[in-house]
Amino acid sequence: MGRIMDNLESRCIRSGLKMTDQRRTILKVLEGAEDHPSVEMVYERARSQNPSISMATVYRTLNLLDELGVVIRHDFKENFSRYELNAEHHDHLIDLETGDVIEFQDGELEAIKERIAREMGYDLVDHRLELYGKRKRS
Amino acid sequence: MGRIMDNLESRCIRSGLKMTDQRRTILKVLEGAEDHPSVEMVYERARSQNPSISMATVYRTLNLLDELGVVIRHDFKENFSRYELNAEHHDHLIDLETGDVIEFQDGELEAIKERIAREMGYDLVDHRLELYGKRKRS
DNA sequence: CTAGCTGCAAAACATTTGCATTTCG
DNA sequence: CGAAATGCAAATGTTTTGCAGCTAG
Repeated sequence: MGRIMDNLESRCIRSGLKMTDQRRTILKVLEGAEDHPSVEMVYERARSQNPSISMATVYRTLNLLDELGVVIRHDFKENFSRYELNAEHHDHLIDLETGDVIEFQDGELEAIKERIAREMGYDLVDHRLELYGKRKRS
Repeated sequence: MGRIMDNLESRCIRSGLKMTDQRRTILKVLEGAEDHPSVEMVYERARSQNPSISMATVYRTLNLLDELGVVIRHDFKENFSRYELNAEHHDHLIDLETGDVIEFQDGELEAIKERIAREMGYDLVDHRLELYGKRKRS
Protein backbone atom coordinates (compact mmCIF):
# COMPACT_ATOMS: atom_id res chain seq x y z
CA MET A 1 0.00 0.00 0.00
CA GLY A 2 1.21 3.51 0.58
CA ARG A 3 2.13 4.44 -2.96
CA ILE A 4 -1.29 4.59 -4.52
CA MET A 5 -2.98 5.88 -1.43
CA ASP A 6 -0.46 8.60 -0.93
CA ASN A 7 -1.04 9.69 -4.49
CA LEU A 8 -4.76 9.72 -3.96
CA GLU A 9 -4.46 11.54 -0.68
CA SER A 10 -2.01 14.10 -1.94
CA ARG A 11 -4.13 14.67 -4.98
CA CYS A 12 -7.08 15.43 -2.74
CA ILE A 13 -5.01 17.66 -0.51
CA ARG A 14 -3.58 19.51 -3.47
CA SER A 15 -7.17 20.13 -4.56
CA GLY A 16 -7.81 21.78 -1.23
CA LEU A 17 -9.63 18.97 0.56
CA LYS A 18 -9.06 18.31 4.23
CA MET A 19 -8.08 14.75 4.98
CA THR A 20 -10.44 13.43 7.59
CA ASP A 21 -10.73 9.88 8.90
CA GLN A 22 -13.93 9.42 6.92
CA ARG A 23 -12.33 10.46 3.67
CA ARG A 24 -9.30 8.33 4.25
CA THR A 25 -11.57 5.37 4.90
CA ILE A 26 -13.60 5.98 1.77
CA LEU A 27 -10.46 6.27 -0.33
CA LYS A 28 -9.20 3.02 1.14
CA VAL A 29 -12.49 1.31 0.29
CA LEU A 30 -12.30 2.53 -3.28
CA GLU A 31 -8.69 1.47 -3.55
CA GLY A 32 -9.51 -2.01 -2.38
CA ALA A 33 -12.61 -2.41 -4.53
CA GLU A 34 -12.26 -4.83 -7.39
CA ASP A 35 -15.84 -4.19 -8.48
CA HIS A 36 -17.90 -1.07 -9.17
CA PRO A 37 -19.54 -0.42 -5.80
CA SER A 38 -22.76 1.49 -5.31
CA VAL A 39 -22.92 4.27 -2.74
CA GLU A 40 -24.64 1.86 -0.41
CA MET A 41 -21.77 -0.57 -0.79
CA VAL A 42 -19.12 2.05 -0.24
CA TYR A 43 -21.06 3.09 2.83
CA GLU A 44 -21.24 -0.44 4.24
CA ARG A 45 -17.62 -1.23 3.56
CA ALA A 46 -16.48 2.09 5.00
CA ARG A 47 -18.72 1.59 7.99
CA SER A 48 -17.20 -1.79 8.77
CA GLN A 49 -13.80 -0.12 9.07
CA ASN A 50 -15.01 3.01 10.73
CA PRO A 51 -18.54 2.90 12.19
CA SER A 52 -18.73 6.64 12.68
CA ILE A 53 -19.40 7.43 9.06
CA SER A 54 -22.71 8.57 7.65
CA MET A 55 -24.46 8.07 4.36
CA ALA A 56 -24.47 11.84 3.82
CA THR A 57 -20.71 11.96 4.07
CA VAL A 58 -20.33 9.12 1.61
CA TYR A 59 -22.55 10.93 -0.89
CA ARG A 60 -20.80 14.23 -0.36
CA THR A 61 -17.36 12.69 -0.63
CA LEU A 62 -18.12 10.71 -3.76
CA ASN A 63 -19.54 13.81 -5.38
CA LEU A 64 -16.42 15.76 -4.53
CA LEU A 65 -14.13 13.02 -5.79
CA ASP A 66 -16.14 12.87 -8.96
CA GLU A 67 -15.74 16.60 -9.53
CA LEU A 68 -12.01 16.30 -8.93
CA GLY A 69 -11.86 13.48 -11.41
CA VAL A 70 -10.55 11.09 -8.76
CA VAL A 71 -13.47 8.72 -9.28
CA ILE A 72 -15.79 7.99 -12.16
CA ARG A 73 -19.50 7.82 -11.59
CA HIS A 74 -21.43 5.25 -13.57
CA ASP A 75 -25.15 5.15 -14.15
CA PHE A 76 -25.83 1.82 -15.72
CA LYS A 77 -29.40 0.73 -16.34
CA GLU A 78 -30.09 0.53 -12.63
CA ASN A 79 -31.72 3.00 -10.30
CA PHE A 80 -28.56 3.91 -8.42
CA SER A 81 -25.02 4.98 -9.21
CA ARG A 82 -21.80 3.04 -8.98
CA TYR A 83 -18.28 4.41 -8.58
CA GLU A 84 -14.74 3.38 -9.32
CA LEU A 85 -11.35 5.01 -9.10
CA ASN A 86 -10.47 6.89 -12.25
CA ALA A 87 -7.75 4.73 -13.73
CA GLU A 88 -6.99 4.15 -17.37
CA HIS A 89 -10.00 4.53 -19.61
CA HIS A 90 -12.09 1.48 -20.38
CA ASP A 91 -15.64 0.60 -21.30
CA HIS A 92 -18.04 -1.84 -19.69
CA LEU A 93 -19.91 -4.98 -20.57
CA ILE A 94 -22.76 -5.76 -18.19
CA ASP A 95 -23.79 -9.38 -17.83
CA LEU A 96 -27.57 -9.26 -17.90
CA GLU A 97 -27.94 -12.52 -16.06
CA THR A 98 -25.55 -11.96 -13.17
CA GLY A 99 -25.22 -8.19 -13.09
CA ASP A 100 -21.44 -8.56 -13.28
CA VAL A 101 -19.62 -5.61 -14.76
CA ILE A 102 -16.67 -6.51 -16.96
CA GLU A 103 -14.15 -3.94 -18.14
CA PHE A 104 -12.61 -3.88 -21.57
CA GLN A 105 -10.53 -1.64 -23.75
CA ASP A 106 -10.41 -1.43 -27.51
CA GLY A 107 -8.21 0.98 -29.37
CA GLU A 108 -10.11 0.78 -32.63
CA LEU A 109 -13.26 1.76 -30.80
CA GLU A 110 -11.61 4.77 -29.21
CA ALA A 111 -10.39 6.00 -32.55
CA ILE A 112 -13.83 5.71 -34.08
CA LYS A 113 -15.48 7.67 -31.29
CA GLU A 114 -13.04 10.48 -31.86
CA ARG A 115 -13.57 10.38 -35.60
CA ILE A 116 -17.35 10.49 -35.31
CA ALA A 117 -17.33 13.45 -32.96
CA ARG A 118 -14.88 15.27 -35.18
CA GLU A 119 -16.93 14.62 -38.30
CA MET A 120 -19.94 16.09 -36.58
CA GLY A 121 -18.03 19.22 -35.66
CA TYR A 122 -17.51 18.44 -32.01
CA ASP A 123 -14.64 18.07 -29.59
CA LEU A 124 -15.15 14.91 -27.61
CA VAL A 125 -15.20 15.73 -23.91
CA ASP A 126 -16.60 12.53 -22.51
CA HIS A 127 -18.39 9.46 -23.68
CA ARG A 128 -19.82 6.22 -22.51
CA LEU A 129 -20.21 2.87 -24.12
CA GLU A 130 -21.91 0.01 -22.39
CA LEU A 131 -22.62 -3.38 -23.86
CA TYR A 132 -25.37 -5.46 -22.28
CA GLY A 133 -25.15 -9.15 -23.05
CA LYS A 134 -25.78 -12.73 -22.10
CA ARG A 135 -23.01 -15.28 -21.85
CA LYS A 136 -22.88 -17.46 -24.95
CA ARG A 137 -24.08 -21.04 -24.52
CA SER A 138 -22.21 -24.08 -25.79
CA MET B 1 -50.66 10.92 -40.84
CA GLY B 2 -52.58 7.77 -40.20
CA ARG B 3 -50.03 5.32 -41.46
CA ILE B 4 -47.53 5.53 -38.66
CA MET B 5 -50.12 6.04 -36.00
CA ASP B 6 -52.21 3.15 -37.16
CA ASN B 7 -49.15 0.98 -37.00
CA LEU B 8 -48.37 2.13 -33.51
CA GLU B 9 -51.93 1.66 -32.39
CA SER B 10 -52.34 -1.71 -33.95
CA ARG B 11 -49.07 -2.82 -32.54
CA CYS B 12 -50.26 -1.87 -29.08
CA ILE B 13 -53.60 -3.57 -29.62
CA ARG B 14 -51.96 -6.70 -30.92
CA SER B 15 -49.91 -6.73 -27.74
CA GLY B 16 -53.14 -6.78 -25.77
CA LEU B 17 -53.31 -3.14 -24.73
CA LYS B 18 -56.63 -1.34 -24.59
CA MET B 19 -56.65 1.87 -26.60
CA THR B 20 -57.77 4.66 -24.33
CA ASP B 21 -57.87 8.36 -25.02
CA GLN B 22 -54.87 8.84 -22.79
CA ARG B 23 -52.79 6.29 -24.63
CA ARG B 24 -53.79 7.63 -28.00
CA THR B 25 -52.74 11.09 -26.86
CA ILE B 26 -49.41 9.90 -25.56
CA LEU B 27 -48.69 8.06 -28.79
CA LYS B 28 -49.54 11.17 -30.74
CA VAL B 29 -47.17 13.22 -28.60
CA LEU B 30 -44.37 10.74 -29.18
CA GLU B 31 -45.08 10.66 -32.87
CA GLY B 32 -44.89 14.41 -33.11
CA ALA B 33 -41.77 14.76 -30.99
CA GLU B 34 -38.66 15.72 -32.86
CA ASP B 35 -36.64 15.66 -29.67
CA HIS B 36 -36.15 13.17 -26.84
CA PRO B 37 -38.78 14.27 -24.33
CA SER B 38 -38.65 13.60 -20.60
CA VAL B 39 -41.66 12.13 -18.85
CA GLU B 40 -42.48 15.60 -17.61
CA MET B 41 -42.47 16.88 -21.18
CA VAL B 42 -44.61 14.06 -22.50
CA TYR B 43 -46.97 14.79 -19.64
CA GLU B 44 -47.18 18.50 -20.41
CA ARG B 45 -47.61 18.02 -24.14
CA ALA B 46 -50.23 15.32 -23.63
CA ARG B 47 -51.98 17.46 -21.07
CA SER B 48 -52.26 20.37 -23.47
CA GLN B 49 -54.19 18.14 -25.86
CA ASN B 50 -56.13 16.26 -23.24
CA PRO B 51 -56.20 17.82 -19.77
CA SER B 52 -57.59 14.71 -18.14
CA ILE B 53 -54.34 12.83 -18.08
CA SER B 54 -52.25 12.16 -15.03
CA MET B 55 -48.56 11.80 -14.39
CA ALA B 56 -49.12 8.25 -13.15
CA THR B 57 -50.67 7.27 -16.46
CA VAL B 58 -47.80 8.78 -18.39
CA TYR B 59 -45.31 6.81 -16.35
CA ARG B 60 -47.32 3.61 -16.60
CA THR B 61 -47.81 3.99 -20.32
CA LEU B 62 -44.20 4.78 -21.08
CA ASN B 63 -43.12 1.77 -19.07
CA LEU B 64 -45.51 -0.45 -21.00
CA LEU B 65 -44.39 0.94 -24.34
CA ASP B 66 -40.80 0.40 -23.31
CA GLU B 67 -41.49 -3.24 -22.46
CA LEU B 68 -43.24 -3.70 -25.79
CA GLY B 69 -40.27 -2.16 -27.53
CA VAL B 70 -42.43 0.62 -28.95
CA VAL B 71 -40.29 3.28 -27.30
CA ILE B 72 -36.71 3.44 -26.15
CA ARG B 73 -35.90 4.77 -22.73
CA HIS B 74 -32.74 6.83 -22.41
CA ASP B 75 -30.88 7.67 -19.23
CA PHE B 76 -28.33 10.22 -20.22
CA LYS B 77 -26.22 11.90 -17.56
CA GLU B 78 -29.24 13.66 -16.15
CA ASN B 79 -31.41 12.72 -13.20
CA PHE B 80 -34.46 11.79 -15.25
CA SER B 81 -35.33 9.63 -18.24
CA ARG B 82 -36.11 10.61 -21.81
CA TYR B 83 -38.07 8.64 -24.37
CA GLU B 84 -38.32 8.36 -28.10
CA LEU B 85 -40.15 6.10 -30.52
CA ASN B 86 -38.17 3.00 -31.35
CA ALA B 87 -37.16 3.64 -34.93
CA GLU B 88 -34.00 2.55 -36.63
CA HIS B 89 -31.07 2.16 -34.29
CA HIS B 90 -28.79 5.11 -33.73
CA ASP B 91 -26.51 6.51 -31.07
CA HIS B 92 -26.42 9.94 -29.48
CA LEU B 93 -24.12 12.89 -29.19
CA ILE B 94 -25.04 15.24 -26.38
CA ASP B 95 -24.01 18.86 -26.74
CA LEU B 96 -22.66 19.77 -23.30
CA GLU B 97 -23.27 23.45 -23.81
CA THR B 98 -26.85 23.41 -25.06
CA GLY B 99 -28.08 20.02 -23.92
CA ASP B 100 -29.12 19.23 -27.49
CA VAL B 101 -29.25 15.57 -28.35
CA ILE B 102 -28.04 14.72 -31.84
CA GLU B 103 -28.56 11.32 -33.41
CA PHE B 104 -26.03 9.53 -35.56
CA GLN B 105 -25.44 6.14 -37.07
CA ASP B 106 -22.18 4.48 -37.96
CA GLY B 107 -21.97 1.01 -39.42
CA GLU B 108 -18.35 0.47 -38.54
CA LEU B 109 -19.14 1.18 -34.93
CA GLU B 110 -21.98 -1.32 -34.87
CA ALA B 111 -19.76 -4.02 -36.26
CA ILE B 112 -17.12 -3.37 -33.64
CA LYS B 113 -19.59 -3.58 -30.79
CA GLU B 114 -20.71 -6.97 -32.00
CA ARG B 115 -17.15 -8.14 -32.43
CA ILE B 116 -16.10 -7.08 -28.95
CA ALA B 117 -19.03 -8.81 -27.28
CA ARG B 118 -18.39 -11.95 -29.31
CA GLU B 119 -14.71 -11.97 -28.43
CA MET B 120 -15.60 -11.78 -24.77
CA GLY B 121 -17.96 -14.73 -25.09
CA TYR B 122 -21.19 -12.77 -25.01
CA ASP B 123 -24.26 -12.35 -27.16
CA LEU B 124 -24.98 -8.66 -27.46
CA VAL B 125 -28.52 -7.99 -26.27
CA ASP B 126 -28.41 -4.25 -25.91
CA HIS B 127 -25.89 -1.47 -25.76
CA ARG B 128 -25.55 2.23 -25.45
CA LEU B 129 -23.06 4.67 -26.74
CA GLU B 130 -23.17 8.32 -25.93
CA LEU B 131 -20.68 10.97 -26.91
CA TYR B 132 -20.58 14.16 -24.87
CA GLY B 133 -18.94 17.04 -26.63
CA LYS B 134 -18.56 20.74 -27.22
CA ARG B 135 -19.04 22.33 -30.60
CA LYS B 136 -15.71 23.05 -32.27
CA ARG B 137 -14.73 26.72 -32.49
CA SER B 138 -13.46 28.38 -35.63
C1' DC C 1 -8.94 30.11 15.45
C1' DT C 2 -12.04 29.22 11.60
C1' DA C 3 -13.14 27.39 7.10
C1' DG C 4 -14.42 23.21 6.05
C1' DC C 5 -16.45 18.53 7.62
C1' DT C 6 -19.61 15.70 9.83
C1' DG C 7 -23.97 13.39 11.55
C1' DC C 8 -28.62 13.63 11.85
C1' DA C 9 -33.00 14.24 10.30
C1' DA C 10 -35.79 16.45 7.10
C1' DA C 11 -36.38 17.66 2.28
C1' DA C 12 -36.21 16.99 -2.55
C1' DC C 13 -36.78 14.36 -6.80
C1' DA C 14 -38.09 11.10 -9.93
C1' DT C 15 -40.78 7.12 -10.04
C1' DT C 16 -44.08 3.53 -8.33
C1' DT C 17 -48.17 1.78 -6.20
C1' DG C 18 -52.77 0.91 -3.49
C1' DC C 19 -57.30 1.70 -4.04
C1' DA C 20 -61.77 3.16 -5.47
C1' DT C 21 -63.83 4.39 -9.82
C1' DT C 22 -64.28 4.47 -14.81
C1' DT C 23 -63.89 2.51 -19.40
C1' DC C 24 -62.80 -0.51 -23.32
C1' DG C 25 -64.01 -4.46 -25.79
C1' DC D 1 -70.20 -7.63 -17.75
C1' DG D 2 -65.26 -8.19 -16.39
C1' DA D 3 -60.60 -7.24 -17.04
C1' DA D 4 -57.84 -3.54 -17.62
C1' DA D 5 -56.85 1.42 -17.21
C1' DT D 6 -57.15 5.73 -14.72
C1' DG D 7 -56.62 9.56 -11.17
C1' DC D 8 -55.36 10.69 -6.87
C1' DA D 9 -52.60 10.64 -3.07
C1' DA D 10 -49.52 8.18 -0.45
C1' DA D 11 -45.32 5.48 -0.53
C1' DT D 12 -40.71 4.49 -2.31
C1' DG D 13 -35.77 4.74 -3.12
C1' DT D 14 -32.04 7.49 -4.11
C1' DT D 15 -29.72 11.60 -3.42
C1' DT D 16 -29.37 16.33 -1.37
C1' DT D 17 -29.41 19.78 2.22
C1' DG D 18 -30.06 22.80 6.61
C1' DC D 19 -28.17 23.16 10.76
C1' DA D 20 -25.59 22.80 15.02
C1' DG D 21 -21.53 20.78 16.65
C1' DC D 22 -16.67 19.03 15.53
C1' DT D 23 -11.82 19.05 13.52
C1' DA D 24 -7.96 19.63 10.45
C1' DG D 25 -4.50 22.74 9.36
